[in-house]
Amino acid sequence: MTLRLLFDQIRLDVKQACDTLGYAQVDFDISEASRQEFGDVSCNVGFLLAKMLKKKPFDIAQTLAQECKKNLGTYMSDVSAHNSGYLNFTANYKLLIPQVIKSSLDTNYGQVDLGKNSKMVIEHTSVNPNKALHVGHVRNIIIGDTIARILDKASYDVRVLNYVDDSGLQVADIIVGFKYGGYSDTPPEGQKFDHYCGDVVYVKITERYETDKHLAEMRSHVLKELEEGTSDIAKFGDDVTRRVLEEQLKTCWRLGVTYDCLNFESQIIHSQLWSLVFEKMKSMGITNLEKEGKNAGCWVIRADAEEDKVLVRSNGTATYVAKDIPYAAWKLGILEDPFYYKHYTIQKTGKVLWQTTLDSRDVKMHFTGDKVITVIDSRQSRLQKIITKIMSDFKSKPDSYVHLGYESVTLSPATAKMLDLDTGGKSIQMSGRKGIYVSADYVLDVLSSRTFSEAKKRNPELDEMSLVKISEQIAIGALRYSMIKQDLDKIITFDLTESLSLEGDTGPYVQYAHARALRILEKSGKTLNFDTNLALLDTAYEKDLAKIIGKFDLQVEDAAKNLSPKIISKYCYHLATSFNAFYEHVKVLTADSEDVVNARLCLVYSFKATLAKALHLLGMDAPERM
RNA sequence: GGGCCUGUAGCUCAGCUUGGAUAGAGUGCUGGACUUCUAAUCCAGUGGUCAAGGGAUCGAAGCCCUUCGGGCCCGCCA
Repeated sequence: MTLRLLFDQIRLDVKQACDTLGYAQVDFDISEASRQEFGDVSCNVGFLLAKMLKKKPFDIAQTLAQECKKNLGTYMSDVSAHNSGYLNFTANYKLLIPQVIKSSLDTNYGQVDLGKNSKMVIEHTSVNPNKALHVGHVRNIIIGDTIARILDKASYDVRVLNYVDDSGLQVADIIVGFKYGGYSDTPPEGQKFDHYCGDVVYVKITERYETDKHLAEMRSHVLKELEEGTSDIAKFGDDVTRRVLEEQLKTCWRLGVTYDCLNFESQIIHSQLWSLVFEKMKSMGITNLEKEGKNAGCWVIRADAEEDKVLVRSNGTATYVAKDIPYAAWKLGILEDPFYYKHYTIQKTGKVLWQTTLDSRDVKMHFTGDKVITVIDSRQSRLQKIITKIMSDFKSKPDSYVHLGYESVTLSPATAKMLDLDTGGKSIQMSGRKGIYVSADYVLDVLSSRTFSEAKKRNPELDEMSLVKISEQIAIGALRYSMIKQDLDKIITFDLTESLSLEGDTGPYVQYAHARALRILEKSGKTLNFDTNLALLDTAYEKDLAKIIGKFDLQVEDAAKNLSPKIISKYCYHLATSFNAFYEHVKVLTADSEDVVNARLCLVYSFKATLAKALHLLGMDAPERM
């Protein structure tokens, strides 16, 4: 029994009352009451019928209240009409709380059957393998990973992909640096290879193009070699790419993020997928050869209110959008899969990470989906819109390809200043090419050392290893939470100093509530008895906490339907807030009787278990101590 | 010029999809609570012309229109 069932019961009761009274069927809403004095659940049916019946909402609500009262469902104790016109229900907590607590003991608590085990592909991360991840990339990674976790909980069969653009211009840049720019391909002692490539080689070589024509020429030469994929340069490029990728993945794994398969662009190029897709598009009339005008000789795609987009240049080569189309089609399983697969590695969680190959000695696998979500920031919206349109033409189902966009992460003026940039009081877009960014590893390290000293202060008896573990859990929780709590279409202005504040609506606040709950359970040293006396939980704090615990599955469903990870972070925060209020006002271990102690311990356990599950959806650990 | 996003408390943001009760958090500031299950906490106070104007509605922060401010995108680059 969760609140969902309470809502369903009320919905049914109201409908029956309407039928009995001969009212028209209206699509009324059952929602949680906006404040405590209104009871627990509110219904707006009175407003909706008011016009039809030419009566005041209050009068209708009152008639309905009387009718509902005759046969009130088990989990309700009262129903009444409010002056405003709402029909308000009060829950029967003596029955509701024990049911909620028992439901929450289920290992799968919160699971909803939205996906019905259908295949869902999520692509995220997809950072060019020529640099280290920065906080902007982290937003992408955390959104993608959290969505994957939520959809898994909503009973989708989820596969996560990371696209590796190993033959693009950005990789060419660092190869030029190593081969013709005089940079060693071994980083200085103590520096990660991805940081070295991004901080030094990429930025410096970009600067040098301006004055060194020769280097600029070598760039297009290298790019061509990479695309052809047979020369020594291509081989060297492949080595470098994979070394950077490995370092990037270490950062992702540190964040608790795992993948199912790595897709290499070079292999998509060599797989002939493009020509198959191109033929299909021609035959379906999706693309046309332009005879005249500025795009003469190009294959273009027409967009509704926007300018035509060139897919294939007059020299026969494909543009950037065009390169994404075969991959999108592959993800949806529209074309026959040309790839073979082999192990890349086994990740910390035990999950195998696969990679595509073109070697027929490797195995066949399936990483395609009935539905595909691509996480890319909204600067790519225009291009993603084109791809979405083409995929819906291919699939003849409008929603099979979804671009999940989000606004970018910018740097605050103060943080920009730490990079020696004076932005005149404005925040600034990050840029790998210009060296304007704060790396993910750096943020995690700074956070970790900050949380380490804090944890040490609070737990002086703990050994170094435990403290390191705790501080890492909190650092990651803080970063992940900060990336998810805000709506996707709002810009995050990253400020390093602010990111170190761990109070209020933050990851550590939520994690702290878990640690507190666990300590109560530990200290009690008791075996919990869930079969008796749970109705003794009758303070407002206990009711509120139980009610929120009972909402978990509703929140999961909401988050999954709307692809909105923020809903789960809000839920965690509410759980934690309610628990902290309970913690401050209701004593557990020193309660009046053994029975009350037991009942409260059961509630604490229920809270702890539910919060841990919710935190897991956010990829956050639930620390035992803080 | 066109397209997408955005504007709510000093600051950072919920609420807008699906209109309804006194618009909520955090942070800041002021004050209070640790010999007590860990104060990364709690409690109280402070703080709002929901950008502006208009429209439809019994009723608008929310829906429609207009205007203004901010961001991003509009290459035969990737």
